[in-house]
Order: sequence, then structure tokens, then C-alpha cells
Amino acid sequence: MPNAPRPPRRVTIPDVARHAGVGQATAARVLGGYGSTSAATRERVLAAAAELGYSTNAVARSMISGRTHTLGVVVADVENAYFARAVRGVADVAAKAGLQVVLANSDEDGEKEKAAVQMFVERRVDGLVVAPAAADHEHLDRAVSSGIPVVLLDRALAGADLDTVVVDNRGAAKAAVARLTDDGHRRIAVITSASPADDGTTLAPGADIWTTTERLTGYRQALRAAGIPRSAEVVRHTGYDRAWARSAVLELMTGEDRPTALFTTDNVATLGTLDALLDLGARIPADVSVVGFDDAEWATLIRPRLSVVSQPVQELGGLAADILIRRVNGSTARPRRHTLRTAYVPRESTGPAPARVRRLRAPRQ
Amino acid sequence: MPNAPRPPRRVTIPDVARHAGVGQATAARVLGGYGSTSAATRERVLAAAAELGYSTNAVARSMISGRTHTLGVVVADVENAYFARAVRGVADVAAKAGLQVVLANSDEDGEKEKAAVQMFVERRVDGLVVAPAAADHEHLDRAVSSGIPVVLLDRALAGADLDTVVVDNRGAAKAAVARLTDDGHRRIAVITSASPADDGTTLAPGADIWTTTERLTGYRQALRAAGIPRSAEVVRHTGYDRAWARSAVLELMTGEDRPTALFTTDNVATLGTLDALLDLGARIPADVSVVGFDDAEWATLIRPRLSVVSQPVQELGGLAADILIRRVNGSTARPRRHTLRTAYVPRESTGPAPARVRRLRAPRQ
DNA sequence: CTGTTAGCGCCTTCAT
DNA sequence: ATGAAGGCGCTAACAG
Repeated sequence: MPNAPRPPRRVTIPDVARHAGVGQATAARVLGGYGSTSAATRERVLAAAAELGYSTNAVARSMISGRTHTLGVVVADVENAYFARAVRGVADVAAKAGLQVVLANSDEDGEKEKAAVQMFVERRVDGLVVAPAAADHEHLDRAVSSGIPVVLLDRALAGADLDTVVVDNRGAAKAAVARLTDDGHRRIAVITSASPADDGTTLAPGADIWTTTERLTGYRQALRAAGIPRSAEVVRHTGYDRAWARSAVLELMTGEDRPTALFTTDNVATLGTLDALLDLGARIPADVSVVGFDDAEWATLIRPRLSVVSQPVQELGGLAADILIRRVNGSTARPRRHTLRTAYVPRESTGPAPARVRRLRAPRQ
Repeated sequence: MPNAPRPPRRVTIPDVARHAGVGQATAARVLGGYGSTSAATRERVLAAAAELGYSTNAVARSMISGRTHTLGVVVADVENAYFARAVRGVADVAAKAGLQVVLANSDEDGEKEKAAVQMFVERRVDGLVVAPAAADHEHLDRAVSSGIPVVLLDRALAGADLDTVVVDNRGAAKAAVARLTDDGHRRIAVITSASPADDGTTLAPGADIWTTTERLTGYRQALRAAGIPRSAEVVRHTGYDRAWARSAVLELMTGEDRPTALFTTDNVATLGTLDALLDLGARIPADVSVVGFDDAEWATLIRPRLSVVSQPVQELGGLAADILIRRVNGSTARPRRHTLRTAYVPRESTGPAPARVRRLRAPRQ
């Protein structure tokens, strides 16, 4: 990196003070909006400031106040609609409190997450929202003990004494799958994305699991409640990749004893699953029912419209910001888990199990 | 707001120095990674720092260097996939240069944008990426003259002497519509979203227009080139709202002399358009061809797959960050416009104009 | 190689 | 109501 030249010197309070012919402290008082000053001097100072083009130096102010009016946010990837919405939720609430949001993408990489948290601590953000990718939480605890409150978003972390904002993934999944069993489905598969670091057969050791694990647990509970044996469970981990999900479903649906219902735990899996079903010429829901986790703008675009479990993503982000702001303002309430409600949104992709399971043939392709 | 308590005092360099039994400057040299120190003292300082849990105060450092290692980004809305991708592009390049990204959403509101820019200037960000919503650029010029380089993203601003990263909207639109005329379409409509502040009939006065205007111009040029008279132009402004776009298309397609091809200038318009077409039972492309601007994950999910004009959104963001970094490092090149290439992606939603225009009936609904 | 000493721009006593 | 002086935590000269 070429040695960056330092920026030009900006107009400072002493400059304004001199120009206005008042003391430095006086100028500071009117420009900082504190203390008391006579209307007359205020005018002169303001005029001088305008004339010189003065602009507050928030860095210097932070130096003294110890607050940066900034919230750090670590998510896997802002490009992911889920995180984009969550970030928006954080940003909106933050903005109302005069805080800005600094963003970091972890790409589900624990090391990147730790590096980001470290930076945020050094930058003295006022609070931190983290959708954890790393399985441990030492780095987060360190942030907290150095005075920066942390809120976990979307995913809980075992053993972490941190505020956590999540949905009841297990219950939501269980309820969704229960609809399927109620409709007579006995052979129900789960299609789920694992972390990209993963080899596709087992889940990566990481926190992103928590969400997935919970949803899988909910699925199992629903099957159990319907009297379906463990041996009838069908789980496909596909890696966080649409094409991968597609081929997994292609294989699954053209095999023996294929499922009559598919539950996808995230939108990447859903997209790949639908790709496969479309290519197979499967009729939804006549041949196979599909339920996705998380709503999406295209869920109502496709025909049949996709039934989903929707979560209040923006609210999750907003609540995280809220909690942080409260802590910044001195709250010392015990950290706790906040669980927001999901909603099962029945649309057209789910229906009764077919009386006869039609055989699906792989596309020429 | 409750008066925020100031944060606890953190471990500082003097603390570490004392603990290590060295002078303050020595400790600073080790911890700041500059100057030279003996291996022995370095060890002691590092040990002391680790023991006390020292962490650099980037705020104090910024105070001196004048750099915050931060880029401000103002977009309409991170929730919008387009901006999410652009932000990601900026963040990736920024991260490689050790910069973080601070985010602000303008919601296409010029005032919000100005407030955000103002904040960024006060915070002394090292550079600013703005997808302008405001039509004027005084606030941006002020940022520049106060030493903060600005890059315009996605939208140019008339008369602004700023680096600008865009695509050739006009050319791309013209090329896409030309495909339609080549396919024999003579009645081609444009469906376009205007700013939400708008009443739906005219475009709001703002910069977001630039993109739209250019695309409309391209559309007109293509028609003209195909010998289609101005009187045959069909333009529907729908407000930035999917349902609105849907009803506009519903009305348009059930009326007299309906179009045989639709060109949508953004994804909200595309979504609403497809909603309408689906509800009308229109066969695509037999009854009507559709071309969208901007690719999307669902463009290949629907059948027929959607033909689109795709733009390198991440690259746009990355280039913006690049330019900024170069300027931070001292470049004084004249600001210029950088135009990235788009690609027309033919898929299945476009085809020859129908020989006989089938009448479409409004759905019972 | 190391320690001392000024500030960076602002807020904050403390006097006046 | 206003001014003078000290310090937030760090870097940068300058000596030694």
C-alpha cells in the first residue's frame, strides 16, 4: 500500500473562535450545543462557523465521550436476503437512536468473524450484533468484558451468557412438518444446506448449525408425534449451494420409495429443490408437497405459490439493536434469550399425500 | 434518551508501559508496530499487554492519522438485492484494504441522503460511495472539498464532477428492446417503477431517475430504429411497488391493442408484471414476451425462465471501492465516469411476436 | 534502541 | 456568560 497522505487539516473550533473573536470554550459551547451562551455570541460563532465551513469532528468527540455512536454487525453475507433484511432492521432502529451501522461479512468463517469482532472492539463500537459462525464465544465474551454489549442474532450459542434474538426454529419446523403428516404424508424428506466448508455429508462444526439442528430436531419430533419410525427419516445435507441441492433432490426423487413431501430448511435449499422438481416435471402438490423455511419475494411468484414458515426477520434485527441501545444506556439486565414468533403460511405447494406415488423420471438433460 | 453512562476506562499504553517497566513510547512502538525495539523489550511489552488485556484504541489513532479506515455507503435500501450485492462488492474490496463499511439507507429520500452524508463527513470516513437519490450534489461537493473522496454508484448526476460507476443503461435497454423488434414485436410496453414519493404518473424529481430515464431513452431509440412511431410507445410508471405494477399490467394487457412484449426496468416492476401475467393466464412468450432489467435468483426458477439484462453489480461496488482507495492513497486523477458492461441473457421468456394477438381476460380474482 | 515531550480536536472543570 | 488550562489515548519529534 502506498503510504497514504494524511488528509488536509480541517477547520477546527479554535479557528472558528478566532474568526468570531471569542474564546475557544465559547465557540465549543455553541457548536457542541451544551452549556450556555448569549444569543449574540451564538450568532457570531454560528456565522463564523458557516463562513469557514466548520464541521464537527466526531472522532475527537468520541475520544472524550468514549462513545462512537456506532453499532457493529457481523453476518454471514449481506447478499443473502435474510441477512440483508436483518441488517436493515438493525440499521433502522439504530438510526432512530443516532447510531450508524458498520458491516462485516463472515462468510460463515469463524476466523473472519473473530477478526471482525476484534476490529470492532478496537474501533470502540458501542455495541455488537453477531450472527455467529464460530462455535466458541471467547471473542464475544472479551468484547463484553471490555465494555461492549453483544447480541446474538438468528443463532444461539451453547453456554454463552449473551442476549440472543432468535425464533423457535424447532417448534416452527415441527409445526410445519406436522401439517404434512396431518395431510397423510409418511415419507417426508428434509433438504438442508450445510456450511460451505463442509463436505456435504455432515454438518460443519459451527454455530450456523444451531438453526439447522433445531429445525431438524423439530422435523424429527413431528415424525415421532405422527408415529413415523426413525428409520423413515430422510435427511439430505447439500452444502450451501443451489446446484448441489438440485442434484440431491434429483437423486432422491428418482430413487426407490421417494418422499411425497419435502421440507427445506433454508432458501438456497428451497431454490435447488424447486429446480429439481421442475426438471422432473413433478406436479406440486399432487406428486409432492413442498414447504420452505423463510419467506421470499419469489415464493408468491411461482405457481403453485410456495407454503413457507416465515420469520419476522427485520424485527429480529430491530430487537437486537434495541437491546444494545438499552445496554448502552446503562441497562444491566441479565442477558436472556428473546424468541420471536414465526408463522406458518399455507399457500399452494402443500396438499394431501398422493394415493399412488407416481414414479418420477430423471430429465434427459 | 437516558443519559448514557460513559464506558469503563480501558487498558491504555501507559498502563502497559508501567506494567512492563518500560517507557510509554517504547510500549507504543511495540503495540503500534512502528519504530524499532529490541526483541527482549518487545516480549515484555507484549506479555504485559496480553496480561492486562490491552486492545488498541483505533479512535485515538484516527485522531492523529486523520484516517478512520472506514468507507461510508449510502444506498436506497440494503434489502433490495441490487444494493445488497453492490454493498457486498464494496465491502469485499474495502476489507482487503483494511477498511470497514458504514451503511446508510436513504429510502430514495434526498433529505435522508444529505443527513447521512453529513454524518459521514463528521465521522471523517475515508471515502464515500453514494447511489444518489437527491438530484443536487452540493452536499457531495462539500464532502469532496473537505477532503473526502466521493464515488457515485449506479446513477450519474448531471453536472457533478465526481467519479461515477455505472453501466450503459441506455445501450443495454436499446439492445434488449431491439431483440424484441427483431422478433417482430411492434407493440412493446415499458413497465417502470418510480420513486415512492411519486404519484405514479410522472417520475419523481430525483437522481434515481437517471437510470430509468436512460433505460426509457434506450427503449425509444430501439423503437425508432425499428421504424416504430412515437405514438406507439407505451410507458407505465407504477411506483416502487409490486402490487402497483401488477395492476398497471393487468389494465394494460386487458385493454385495446395490448402489447405483445413487455420490458421491465427493474425487479419490482418485473415481479408485479409477472404476477399480472400469471393471473391473466398469459402464455409466455406465445402471448407476450417479457424482458427484465437485472438478473435475480428467481429468474431461472420460474418457467419459462426469464430473459434479462444483467449487470455486474458486485463489480460496480468493488470498482467504486477501488477508486476510493486509490484516492485515499493520494491519487488526484480527474474524476471520470466508469461504464461497466451489461449482458443480455436470452432465456425462455422471449420469442417471436404472435401472428394473432389473443385477447386476455381479467381474472375473476 | 529508548525515554521525554508535544500535540491531534474536543469537552470539562475551574476561575473570572 | 465567558476564558484559560488540562486531558482523552495515541503518535511523532527530539534527545539521549
